[in-house]
Amino acid sequence: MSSEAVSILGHALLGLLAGRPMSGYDLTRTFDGTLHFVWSAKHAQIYPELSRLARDGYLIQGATGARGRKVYAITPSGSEELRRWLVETSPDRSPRNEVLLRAFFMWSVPAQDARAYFEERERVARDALAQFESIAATFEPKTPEELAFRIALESGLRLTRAAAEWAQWAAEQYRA
Amino acid sequence: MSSEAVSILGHALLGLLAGRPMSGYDLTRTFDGTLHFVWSAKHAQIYPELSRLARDGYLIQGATGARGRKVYAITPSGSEELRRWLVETSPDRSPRNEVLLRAFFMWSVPAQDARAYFEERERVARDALAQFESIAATFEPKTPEELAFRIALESGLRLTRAAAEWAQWAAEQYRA
DNA sequence: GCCTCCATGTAATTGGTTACATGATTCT
DNA sequence: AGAATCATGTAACCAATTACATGGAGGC
Repeated sequence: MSSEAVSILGHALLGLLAGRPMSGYDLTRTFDGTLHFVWSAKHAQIYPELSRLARDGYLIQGATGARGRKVYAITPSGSEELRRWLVETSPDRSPRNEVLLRAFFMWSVPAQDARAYFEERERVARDALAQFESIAATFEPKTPEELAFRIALESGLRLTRAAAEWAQWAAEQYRA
Repeated sequence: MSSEAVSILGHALLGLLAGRPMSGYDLTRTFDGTLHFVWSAKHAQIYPELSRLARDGYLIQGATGARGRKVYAITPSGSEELRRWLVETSPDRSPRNEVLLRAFFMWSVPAQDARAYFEERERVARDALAQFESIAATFEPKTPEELAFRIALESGLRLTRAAAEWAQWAAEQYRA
C-alpha cells in the first residue's frame, strides 16, 4: 500500500473514475475537453499518477485491452479518500491570475496599448461566455453528475460575464 | 547578457521594479501583501530570479546596504522587455480552479456535505468582498499606478461578488 | 542578553510541460 | 499503402514550495 499523500491531480483522477472506469487515454481527453476550463493535465503526468494510485490501493487496473489499453476503476479505499478530500479539507491555493497581474503594470505603457489590452480581454471573455451560454441553453440536468456539471457551468457563466464587464469598464478608464 | 526567456515571475519583478527600486526582501513582502490575491512567490524563488535578471541586463544592482541589503533597479533593457511582454504577448495560461474542480465531484458525497461546501465558499467570498469594499471606500486614485491598482481592485470586487452569489446559488441546488 | 525583524541564500522535493519513443488499429 | 487516431510510457527540463542555513541591526 505505502500510502503517500495524494495530490490534487490524484484527487481529480479519483473523482473522474468515481463516475465510471476509464483508461489514461480517456482521462487525458476529459482534461482536454470537459475539464479544460477547470483543471489541466497532460498524459505525461496522468500515466505515472495512475500507477501510483493503483500501487497505493486507491485504484484497481482491470484486464489490458486492445492496443495495450488499461482501464482503471476506483476502489472503496479510493472512494473514501475522495470523500475525505471533498468534505474534510478545503481549497487553499492562492489562484494565480496573469490577466490581473498584467493589469497591475499597465500604467507603464501608453494608454492606447492598455486600452487595447482590456478590449482584447473583453473579446476573449465574451467568446467564452457565448460558448457557455449555448451549452446552458440546451442542457437540462437529470442525474446528480449532471447537476454538478450544471453548477460548474453556472460558475463559468457568472464569472465570465463579470470578467467581460470588468474588462469593458477597465478599457474605459484608459479612454483618452 | 546571455538572454534567456523571461518567466512570468521575472516579468512581475520587472513590473514592480518599474515603480521604484527595491530589494528582494521588499519584493517578497509585496507578494505577501498587495499582490497576494493576484500572484504569489516565495523568497526562495525571487532571489535567484533577481540574479538571473541582473545577469541578463534587465536589472542593475546598486551598492549593498546594511545587513547585506541589495537594491535592484530596472534598466532600459528591462523596461523594454516589460513593455514587449505587456503589449506584444497575451496571457494564455489555463487558470486552474480547485474550487470548481471540487464542485465537479460533489455529486459523490451526501447533499448535506455538498451544501456545507458551497456555504463555506460563500462565507470565504463574502469575507474577501468586505475587505475589498473597505479598501475601495477610501481609495481615490491620483497617479497612473494608483489607477492600475484601482482597476485590479475592481476586478476583485466584481469577481468575488459573482463568486459569492454563485456559491449561494449552488448551495440552494443541494437543498433537501 | 534575548527576541524580533531584516536580509540573503541554497538544497531537496513536488508539480507540471515539452520532447522523445514506440507500437496497434482503423479508415480511406 | 499511408494517414489518422488510439494508446502507453520515459527523460529532460522548468516552475514552485518547503526546509535548511546563516547572520546583522534594533528594541527591551
